Amino acid sequence: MNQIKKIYSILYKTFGPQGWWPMTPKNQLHPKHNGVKPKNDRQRFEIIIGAILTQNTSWKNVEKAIFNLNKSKLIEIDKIKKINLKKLASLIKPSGYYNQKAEKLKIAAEFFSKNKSPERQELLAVKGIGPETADSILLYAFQKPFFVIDAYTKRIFSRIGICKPDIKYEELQDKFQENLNKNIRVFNEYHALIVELGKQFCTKTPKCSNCPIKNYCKKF
DNA sequence: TACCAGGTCCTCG
DNA sequence: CGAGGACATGGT
Repeated sequence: MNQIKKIYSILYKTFGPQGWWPMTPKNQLHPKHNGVKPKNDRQRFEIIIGAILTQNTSWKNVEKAIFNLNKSKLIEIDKIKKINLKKLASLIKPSGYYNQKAEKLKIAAEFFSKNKSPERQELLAVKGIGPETADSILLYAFQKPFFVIDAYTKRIFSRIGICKPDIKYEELQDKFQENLNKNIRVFNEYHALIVELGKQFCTKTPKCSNCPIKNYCKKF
């Protein structure tokens, strides 16, 4: 087993299934990590909204914003297209960067009302959707095999010794995609597990003593 | 109090 | 291209 697969198996045994992408169950207002797959435009759009709102922001803050949107029954492409920009900004305030993000949600709503199954390249051309957001949308909303790279992924795998800290997004993504089977469930779970390891152990100043993958880290 | 969090865009050299 | 700054709230 290659190192990337081995680390996946350890993380999975350590943390278990993460239930991504968190979504709001029917007739509720708060998103939950229940591992439900999106099955309609409404649910895909909630994931798209979450992927934009969580840019450089903790998920806890995004949950508050999504709660506000749910309360106002706004998680629909047409509603986001029509709502007043300032009103939208005030509702998503807890997620931070709310002026920029309100604009991004508007642009995304316009885009997804015309593109029901977008290519990666098309997503990247949308203002407000960079590589991580594009891949999150492709993987979690559309169930396509794109591995999501984020700040934790670079931090963890450069510390381990698998890449340099300044490796390019697509280069690290290729490394994962080459070393894993093209399995949506694994791509889904692995990224979520990386986030969990990053939060609990591989923090800015790492807590190495009890790290579940310390034996695979170059530091040891 | 300062720093950090599931990034991206814009500007400038 | 790549570096540097702006964007902003809530938790520790």
